[in-house]
Amino acid sequence: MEDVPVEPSLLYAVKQVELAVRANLDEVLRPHGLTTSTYTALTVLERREGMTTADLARNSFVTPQAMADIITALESRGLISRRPDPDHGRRRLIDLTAPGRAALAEVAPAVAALEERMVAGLDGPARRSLRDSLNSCRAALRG
Amino acid sequence: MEDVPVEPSLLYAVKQVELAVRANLDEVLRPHGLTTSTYTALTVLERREGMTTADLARNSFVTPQAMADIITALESRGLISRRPDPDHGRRRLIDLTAPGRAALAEVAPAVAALEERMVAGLDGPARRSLRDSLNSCRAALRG
DNA sequence: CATATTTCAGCTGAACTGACATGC
DNA sequence: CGCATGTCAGTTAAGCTGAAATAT
Repeated sequence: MEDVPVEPSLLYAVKQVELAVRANLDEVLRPHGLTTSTYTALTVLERREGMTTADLARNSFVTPQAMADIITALESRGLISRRPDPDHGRRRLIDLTAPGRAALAEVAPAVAALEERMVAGLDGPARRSLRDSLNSCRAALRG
Repeated sequence: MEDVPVEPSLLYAVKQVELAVRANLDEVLRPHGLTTSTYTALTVLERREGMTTADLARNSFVTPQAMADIITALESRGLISRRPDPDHGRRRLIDLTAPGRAALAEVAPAVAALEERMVAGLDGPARRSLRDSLNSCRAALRG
């Protein structure tokens, strides 16, 4: 079965790449006890500590309840910790723990290898352009 | 809460855009009784009739069983039909029905509007480059 | 009062693995 | 026999809605 011919929809192209990424990423992460969802949450927290569950939910375009499940799972495994917000009695701020950082470091090489495989056909400028365009798309869909 | 700063991972960028697309696309499709999965299957079939469930599964990086559920749902709603493969007693070839085409036509304007919103910040060359790069990424991950 | 965050509960779409029959 | 396809069954990960309590 040959490939399906070029599809005119960019929505479709994005979805197809993400499907391929997920299938491959799940395979990479499973041996380490992580899913794409939990891994993604950890990478966001790695770059920005002190977010709330609600913040993370908005960041990932899911409901607060869905993100709460992910956070609960990560907390029960000790990969993140939560502390009360000193300025807000209800908010609970989330931090990566040392084991959480260790888990990210553990999978980093395999994840980097997967990304390298994905963009193997693109040169430096094309990779930068792809990132810029994806960031533009994401920002445009946030409104 | 400001945006998270630029993330160095292209895997992450792809995933974030897809999350945003899915959240928006689900909203667009729900009133029409379609999900992102069923819609995607229909668009693939629109371009290529006579595929099998197994073909579609490979195309979408899922198991044949998962795709079978989607196809069963579409068949029970009359949006696709299946016929035996004259050259193979076991295969069942899938075609869009007239109602299936009508359903796609019905949602097309809203989907096109969503795509236009997504790439609003990109000019023509950037859009072509984005599509080429995404196709390259997808092909690279198929191995 | 209105809004935001968190949490509990139940539900569902959509994937998975395993097993098996059928056909090339 | 080996391999692909299709299907049935059971399970799971991961989202959703609804509702309620708490805090600004």
